Amino acid sequence: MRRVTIKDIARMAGVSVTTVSRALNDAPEINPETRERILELCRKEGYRTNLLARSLISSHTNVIGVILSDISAPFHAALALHIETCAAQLGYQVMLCSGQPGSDRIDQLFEFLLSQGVDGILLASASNSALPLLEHYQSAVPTVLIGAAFPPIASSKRINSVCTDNYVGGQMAARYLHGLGHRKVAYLGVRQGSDTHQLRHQGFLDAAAELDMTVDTVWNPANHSTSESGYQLARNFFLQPFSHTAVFAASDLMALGIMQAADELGIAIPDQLSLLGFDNIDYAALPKIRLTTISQRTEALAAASVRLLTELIRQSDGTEFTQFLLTPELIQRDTCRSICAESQEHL
Amino acid sequence: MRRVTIKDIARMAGVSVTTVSRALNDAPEINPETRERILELCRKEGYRTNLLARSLISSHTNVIGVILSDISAPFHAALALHIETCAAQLGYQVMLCSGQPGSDRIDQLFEFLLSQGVDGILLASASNSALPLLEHYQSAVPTVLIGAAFPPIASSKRINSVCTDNYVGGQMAARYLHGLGHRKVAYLGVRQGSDTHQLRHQGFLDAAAELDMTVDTVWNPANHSTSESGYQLARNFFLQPFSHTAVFAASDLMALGIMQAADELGIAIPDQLSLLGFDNIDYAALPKIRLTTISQRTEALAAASVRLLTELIRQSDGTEFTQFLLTPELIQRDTCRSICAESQEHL
DNA sequence: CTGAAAGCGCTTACAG
DNA sequence: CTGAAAGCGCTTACAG
Repeated sequence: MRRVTIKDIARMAGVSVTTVSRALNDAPEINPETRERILELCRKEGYRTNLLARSLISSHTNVIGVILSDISAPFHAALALHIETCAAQLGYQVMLCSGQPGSDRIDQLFEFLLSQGVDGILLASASNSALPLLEHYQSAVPTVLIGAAFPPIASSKRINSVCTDNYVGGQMAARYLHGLGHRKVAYLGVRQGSDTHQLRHQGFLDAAAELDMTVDTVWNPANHSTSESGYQLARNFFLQPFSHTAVFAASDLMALGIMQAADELGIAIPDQLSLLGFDNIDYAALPKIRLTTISQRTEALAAASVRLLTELIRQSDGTEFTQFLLTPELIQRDTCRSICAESQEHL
Repeated sequence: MRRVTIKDIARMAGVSVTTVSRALNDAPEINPETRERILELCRKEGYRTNLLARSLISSHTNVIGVILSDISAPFHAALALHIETCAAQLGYQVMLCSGQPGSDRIDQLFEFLLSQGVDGILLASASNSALPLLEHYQSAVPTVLIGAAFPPIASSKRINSVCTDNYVGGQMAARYLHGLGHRKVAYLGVRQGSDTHQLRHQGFLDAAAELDMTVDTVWNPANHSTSESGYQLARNFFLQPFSHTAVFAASDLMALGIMQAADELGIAIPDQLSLLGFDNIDYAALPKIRLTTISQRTEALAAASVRLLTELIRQSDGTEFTQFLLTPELIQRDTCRSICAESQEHL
């Protein structure tokens, strides 16, 4: 059960390990016949290169580490999936690590991945606590943040990132609801600890202010956005009298919880209340759910981040930083409706 | 940007690399003071063990490879998630690889993982083409199949596996529908190429025969089960006149497609037609979907497979094989209804 | 308690 | 075209 090594092959073939190595890496300086003979032998003996040994010398592994602050979030899961696919196409393998929802052992994951010798790291986290970590580790290994959350323009942070333009996303949401005739809306589930949420919120508020649309914000005290927390928040909200005609959810997952609460309390969506989400997770497209939402374009996000990371790996001078902003996209489905005749024309 | 090595630390501390190594691995034979001094130095210099080098010697990596035949299937994604969590708890890191839906390069993934020196491999695949691969590779590395599909009793295969008892699951489905008063049901989406499906189907048929329930099977000619294929199959089925009172879907994903087709054609579920799924993917629990289904108990599956694999890694004599069968569980939600008064009492 | 040496499986100048 | 040797960063007998 011991693995056959280059040394074994060399002995069997009656050549040096150097020669075997050359055959395996099809180096030019080798007799084609001996190469064939060796290769044949390797096949026959089931030889398999020990990538650990090779990496020890070449000091690259062709694996990229992916850290997800919480893989149980569907948005993250989808991201992971697409990252895997993109990376594979570029010849990289993915080593996936996930934190526990809400926990903060991300630095440990960095340490592990670094010890493992990964060529680069992709970090997906909506938490603003990720930033200092990133600044710390990017001197040790090429790193890119996905879904970066800090205000890109105001920021002096020197970080590579790929993210949805959350501010613009917030604006789109406000304008869309306003276009449908809504003048008083509630914004459910914004989290203090999330830069992503802050930006989205600010964009929404700014656009709403311009349009004279009233918005009431209900904050989410929890430190992550689940459908459960959306459900709780919505229940409390719906149980008080309210005159809002639309709800903007901080995320699709929360929107799902909001739908459930509405269902239970007999509030018809969209007839009595319009609901707009953010993310466009897979769930949102399901029959019967059909959530209107702002899409994060997960696939594009994944592709861009993998591409950026591999570029950094190839020629990281560690001096240039690129921040890639992806404009989100409105996906119209069945949970928002127009509440005035004139606004119909806006569509 | 060069990493600091054990050699650097040794030089700085004025000791040998042996001593540094001992400090790092807190070996007993070392002066506590020098150990502290060295450890402090390591911290200060940002030393990080090169796990590749260590693995080269110890010949284990503490990483387990996970091969998913198709990570875009929600059941697989959920599995991956739980595997990650369980593995982390047992001190293992996960290296995730996914095939492209329908493609067959699983052997390449095995080769890669083996080259990478993983300590063990978890393979999740419903395809019966996985079996020969498994038999081939398990001599090289501990391997366990998740969701094994072959008839466990009839099988002479010597393979480690953890899977849902699909035959029993099929029986449960038939009995449940019969208990609700259904006497003529359709079974939509069974795939020829999937042992899993075959077993489920057989269990369903056997139990139905015992109960004098008629079942018509509609095969799925595609080689994977998506909601899209469920949709197509269902449309064709619904467009012909039919007198069945219930549909059993080969999987939840297909059930989703069936729901959509029913929706479009104005067939009310469960009022006109009951629908039962299999898997209990996350989607199934969503408000408005609320699919009644047979649960695969993903978490238990993941936990059992990781536990089995780590045991094999620890003491693999390669002579014992364990097949772990998990009984599925009926999850009653809103898509099945009783169609006779007396059957109500059965619930 | 400490260190010199060999070695894990490979690659890569260097010399022939 | 081929091989001996050094070395990647670590660990582990073995000798002191």
